[in-house]
Amino acid sequence: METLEGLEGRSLTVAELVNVLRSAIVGGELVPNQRLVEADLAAEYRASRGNIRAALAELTVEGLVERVQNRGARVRAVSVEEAVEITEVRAALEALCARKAAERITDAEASELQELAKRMKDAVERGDRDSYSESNQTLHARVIEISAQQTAAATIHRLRGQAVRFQFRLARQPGRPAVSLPQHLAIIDAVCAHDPDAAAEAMRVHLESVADVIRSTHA
Amino acid sequence: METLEGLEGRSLTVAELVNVLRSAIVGGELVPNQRLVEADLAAEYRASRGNIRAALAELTVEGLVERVQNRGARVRAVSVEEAVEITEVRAALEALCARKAAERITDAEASELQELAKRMKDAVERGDRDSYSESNQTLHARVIEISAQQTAAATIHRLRGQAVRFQFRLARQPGRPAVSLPQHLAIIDAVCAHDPDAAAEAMRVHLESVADVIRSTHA
DNA sequence: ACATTTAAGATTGTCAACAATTTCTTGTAC
DNA sequence: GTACAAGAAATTGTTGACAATCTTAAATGT
Repeated sequence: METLEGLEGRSLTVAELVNVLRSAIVGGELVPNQRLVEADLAAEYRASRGNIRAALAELTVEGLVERVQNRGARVRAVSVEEAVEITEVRAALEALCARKAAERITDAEASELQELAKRMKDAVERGDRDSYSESNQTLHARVIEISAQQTAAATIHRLRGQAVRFQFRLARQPGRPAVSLPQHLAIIDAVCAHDPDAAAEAMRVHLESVADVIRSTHA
Repeated sequence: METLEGLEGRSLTVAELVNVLRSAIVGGELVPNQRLVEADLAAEYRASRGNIRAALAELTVEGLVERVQNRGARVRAVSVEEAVEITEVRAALEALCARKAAERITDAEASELQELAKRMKDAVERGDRDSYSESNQTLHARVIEISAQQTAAATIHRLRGQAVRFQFRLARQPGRPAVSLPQHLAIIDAVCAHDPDAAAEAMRVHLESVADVIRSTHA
């Protein structure tokens, strides 16, 4: 993720602007529905309006920005229904990744996941939310890496950016670890046991339960 | 899909250019790896270079065009491995759609699908490739529509554009209908029977078999 | 003949000005 | 006081010009 520091003098390129603006939106500095006036952004980020415009166009295709003809751009506000849909798509895609990971995981990678399982159990026992949340993210990321599915990985990543706001509140839900820990352990077991069907189903069930939580907390 | 006719005089807007260029790429008028020189395209399509440039940027995010810094754009050549990955992602996503469709299908929609099943059987019996191929596309499209999953639908549509070249050759494969017809019928049966798990699995198996064909024909 | 350098041409990257559209403000009639 | 209309301000859409970069080809030296 790029920042603004250390770029004195010269103005930002389009690619840089895309990264800066994406970080600002995903990071919450630019809030949903906030208007994105090209001239203002150009002044704020020391860029020409043309480049700001090009960056906004790219972020529109990525789904982070919404544009209306002759009315400009806003940070796209993702509705609860959309967040649920996005999570369900993630469920399907990460299930695919879990399946592939179970097929091609090496012994070294397996013991790495076992180690992660231990860390997660420990964290929940100690009530260490931050450590558990971090291991959680690591698990999902590692399964995707092990699966070696470029297309699925790219799609998951893009969608995650859109729904990150909902994900965030979720982790702080009381009693959530008690539900998700066994699901995470089931995923690790199935992947390490080279059982593609079980791995896919465990991942799908896990993320469908996340979708259920989003549904119910915002009903 | 937009064309060039009936737009005399005025030059094309960015949104129009995106559609025109997308059609040209997906339709095969612009072949993989073909260089896309901004000035040339501007002359060809009666647009300013700036607009061509913006359109190419959007198509790059969509995955249809590839750009290298200071070296311009080309039509992205999708490798066999990528086509397989794309089909597997489609398998996961259309399986999700089949699952949702099975949950929410109405009686009217069910009899529509039954009708389609009959047409497919007839077409295969008569050896009518074109009719079968058309019904095939209709089936996939209708299942997605019935599922009412916007996010999944948009993702599937984008990916299909990238791999359309491989899909095309596939339909002409001899003996293919004999394999795919029972798969299609199984999908229709499960969706109409309101059996989400069976519908998802039937769709997944069907598209995984498509992925296998792509793998083997290009090995 | 081969490798290196240098210049020319082609192409992309950036910018600032202009045109078109929308939104806001003010004035007027009822 | 409200509704409507006209003008001003703000904002986006488009274009052409200029700068930066890469590619090609000729020129030079060994």
